[in-house]
Amino acid sequence: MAKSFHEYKNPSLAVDLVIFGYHDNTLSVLLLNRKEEPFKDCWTLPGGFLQMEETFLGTCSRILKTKTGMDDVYLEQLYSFDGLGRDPRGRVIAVGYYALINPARFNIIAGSMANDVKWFDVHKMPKLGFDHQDIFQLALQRLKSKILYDPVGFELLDELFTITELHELYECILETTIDRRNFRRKILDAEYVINTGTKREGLQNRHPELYKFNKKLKKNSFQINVNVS
Amino acid sequence: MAKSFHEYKNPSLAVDLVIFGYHDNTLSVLLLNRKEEPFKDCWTLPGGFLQMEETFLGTCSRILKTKTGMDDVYLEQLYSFDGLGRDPRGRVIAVGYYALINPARFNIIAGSMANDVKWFDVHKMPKLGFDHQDIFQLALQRLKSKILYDPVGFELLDELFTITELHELYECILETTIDRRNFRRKILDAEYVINTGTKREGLQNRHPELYKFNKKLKKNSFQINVNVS
DNA sequence: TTACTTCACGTCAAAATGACGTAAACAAAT
DNA sequence: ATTTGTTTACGTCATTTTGACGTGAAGTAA
Repeated sequence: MAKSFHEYKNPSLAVDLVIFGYHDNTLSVLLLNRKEEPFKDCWTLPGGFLQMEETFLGTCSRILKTKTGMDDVYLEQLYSFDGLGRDPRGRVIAVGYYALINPARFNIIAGSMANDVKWFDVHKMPKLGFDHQDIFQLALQRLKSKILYDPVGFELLDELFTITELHELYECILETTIDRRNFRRKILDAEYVINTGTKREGLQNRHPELYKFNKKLKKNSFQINVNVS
Repeated sequence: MAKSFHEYKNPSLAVDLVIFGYHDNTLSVLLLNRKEEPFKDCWTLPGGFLQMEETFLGTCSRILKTKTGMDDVYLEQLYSFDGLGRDPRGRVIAVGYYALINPARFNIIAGSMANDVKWFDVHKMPKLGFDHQDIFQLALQRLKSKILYDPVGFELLDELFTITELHELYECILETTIDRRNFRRKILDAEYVINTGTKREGLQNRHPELYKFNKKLKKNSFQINVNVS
């Protein structure tokens, strides 16, 4: 190993997670109430320091498992944050990741950390510690642009879903109205989804057909348009 | 400061640059021939370690200035690389940035590092040290998708340029043919460029009009379409 | 003048989009 | 059994955008 290579002082390296969940027509983010300084009793994004022999995704999994009890979720690197004053303890670089999960798959509230971990509507966020407000904002913006051309929305829904449910998800995330009939046409023409032949039973009105995500979909084969007027 | 916060061993943090330049209808990347181990005599992306009080962009500027003599260039964060074996000296995280420059603004070749620094056609790249092949590939892919909806192409051209020059740039980067008349229509309809009223003189044939980038352009107001058949 | 090339602007059929209409399917109330 | 109210599924159609080309004007060199 080269001389004095590791004798330089290095910044610490943290991974911070923006965990999105969708439920009841609401897009939420999972926050953690810190028990230690700095930002004791403040809400923050779940995060942790990178271990020497760990990949980013390894750190993500460890954080998800230990702090929220979740595993096997969609993860994507967001951005790396280098603000000099972002952590009062010293120089800490944060690599931001965002996760998309279906809250129905997990049972966050019932854990031992009942009061420490909580879902927050993205429109009703508390003040966040560190620079986590910036990280959250960027993640939300990324999600909004991403669902327009990439089928990440499915990560937030059940495996089987109706077109209406998918439509509501898009309207919720994009915070706009999208014509229901044109949306259906786009989704179906692009072969974005596959009709399973089954229907969702037990609803008030006409039983809608259940679809699943078309995993053989070729990349960049579709584009949702939104009036940004 | 909290107890033992900086006593953990931290990975080193490097910044690696993919510097794109466009000249003579060729997209090139600036590479550095390493003088030290590891990867001595190998071509690599210019890079350097993040100093404790430095931002990523600060490191980028320092690398650009000391290793290539350039300053004031377009820079954008690409991705962070965490491969466990990416540096034989130990654990090094790399934050990748890419730069878009107009080589005409600088004089790389004539520096003291004449043999150390060289432009390579993106199609004629040598074998690269570290995981720099991956970083380069991702940067190229990012550039290709970015110019379709964001006017970054202008960073590679002179301040004044003709529609034909812009058209050739797009064809070069996207490695495809784009109908010249439809391209012109798209660019003009989107008010992507402003006609300066002047013409480029001294050419063989009809003197084309010179345009400049419309800096008041609203984001996401245009989309170049390419046949990916 | 002629020849040749590039530039600037048009044309037009086909495809995509945006804005709606409406009948069928279902549960609950009458 | 019929009606009512709602959601789902599938259309229609005018307008806009796209893709594929045509062509005259501007310029240089022969």
